[in-house]
Amino acid sequence: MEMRLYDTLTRETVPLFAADGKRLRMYACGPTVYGPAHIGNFRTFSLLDVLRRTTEVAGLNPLYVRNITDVDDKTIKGSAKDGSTLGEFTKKWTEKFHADCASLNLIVPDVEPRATEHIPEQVAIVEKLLANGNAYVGGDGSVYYRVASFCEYGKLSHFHPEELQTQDTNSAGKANAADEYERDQVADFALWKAQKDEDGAVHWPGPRHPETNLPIEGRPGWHLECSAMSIKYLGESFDLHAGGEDLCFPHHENEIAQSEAATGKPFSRHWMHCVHLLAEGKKMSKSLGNFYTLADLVAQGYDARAVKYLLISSSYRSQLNFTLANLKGAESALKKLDKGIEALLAKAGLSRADFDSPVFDRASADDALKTSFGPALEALFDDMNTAAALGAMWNVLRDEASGNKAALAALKTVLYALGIQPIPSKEDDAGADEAPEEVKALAQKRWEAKQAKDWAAADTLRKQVTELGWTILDRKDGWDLKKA
RNA sequence: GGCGCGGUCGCCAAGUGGUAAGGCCGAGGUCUGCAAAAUCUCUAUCGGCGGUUCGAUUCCGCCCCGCGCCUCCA
Repeated sequence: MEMRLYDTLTRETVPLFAADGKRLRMYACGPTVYGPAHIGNFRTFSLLDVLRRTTEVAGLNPLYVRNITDVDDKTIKGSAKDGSTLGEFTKKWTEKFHADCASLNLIVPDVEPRATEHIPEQVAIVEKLLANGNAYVGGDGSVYYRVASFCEYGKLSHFHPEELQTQDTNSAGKANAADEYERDQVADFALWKAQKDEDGAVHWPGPRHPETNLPIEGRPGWHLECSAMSIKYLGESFDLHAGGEDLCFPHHENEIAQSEAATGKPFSRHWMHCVHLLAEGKKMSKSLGNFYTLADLVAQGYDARAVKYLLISSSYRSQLNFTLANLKGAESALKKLDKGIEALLAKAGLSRADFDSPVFDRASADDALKTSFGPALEALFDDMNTAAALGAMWNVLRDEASGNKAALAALKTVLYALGIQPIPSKEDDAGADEAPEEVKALAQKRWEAKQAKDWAAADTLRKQVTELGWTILDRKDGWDLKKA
């Protein structure tokens, strides 16, 4: 079954396919590593992970490249403030990012290129653009892209360059024309930024100045790296380019302009953008107190798996409002999912270990579509509708008919596509050992009182345990303790 | 001002030209001394007003409200 996806460029939902018939070449804009990524960033990365996984299930054999932006104003400022080198600073935050990705069960991209490791590739593009007349050296010595030289500028975001020019303030209330004297037109953007004092040790020999033929010392502009790295690993034309909706303009628009002007070929064929997350109904900001990182949430006792579930629980094309109440809801849902899986396994005469082991394969898309979980997969293939997929999964999760090996293999496929890890059963570690001896003694005494049917004493003891911050959970043959 | 998205049960969220999936929460029942768990049942006519239609939540128009982007931003 073919997979379809909305394309920002044409504003139509069209089939996804690998132009070379072999691998779906996809590029995603990764994080700028200047601090901890927040859950809004991770909504996009989680969704892109679902895309990567779903295309795999659909047989498109994805080649997934996601970059790390490790040089820009923020990383330079951050490292200066830290008193560390740019490399040390970005390494720290890259590692943190990777750890977060791992807790969210995101598949590591096939290639994860860094901007600073691809300076020559970037310089080469700038020199080509200078030679082609698409770029010029501005008043401040930086190299700018001449937007007017690219007649298709605006085709992705559907903006008209003239309108950008006539507008005198942006959403932040700042004058867009502030440093216009350095550029021919306001819409022109920096390809290569000439070295400045505040850049410190961060500079490289850049493109050769058209007049002096000497390299311009400096650093790459923001948009350039993605063009250079996507082209390097995926070719001058590739299948799919994705990112957060805010990147549509100017980032992606600029990538198209510089890449197509430099290569003379169409850049990415298909563009996909993930709509942003709101937190508590508003855009996340530290001053509003609705700014969350994964670490914040985990520190508050929430499960990263629940965060992941919540982040993908609405369609990538609609806004998601993140609230702590909904996160709790996601935890409940996941608990129910685990129990539902256990029940189906029991019906099929399989154990949890069977399900978790690699021996129990996922079903192929074709086979999965024939089972009761087929609709869940179909929803993913239809413009990656994660919300509908989850709904379809819930619809059949408790059906007797889903308790067979073929259906369970299909369920495993669906969970794989969504990147939801089924939790292995942990019957063996009963959690009672963490309680203090004092609490355990009380719980034991209560159990004995209960056996003696001395309800008054049992209730008093339960109360004491509760006051110590623990809850007694009875089993048929004993008790467990849970932190209240 | 330009471009775009959305308003569906308390919360989150699918969806369709023929009378609205699912998750969470809540309520009630069953079951266990109590507690928890489990399990069952229950809860919407789709922002407003017009239009098209045999029939609209779904198509069109207008209005109201919210949100995003317009060169820091996943």
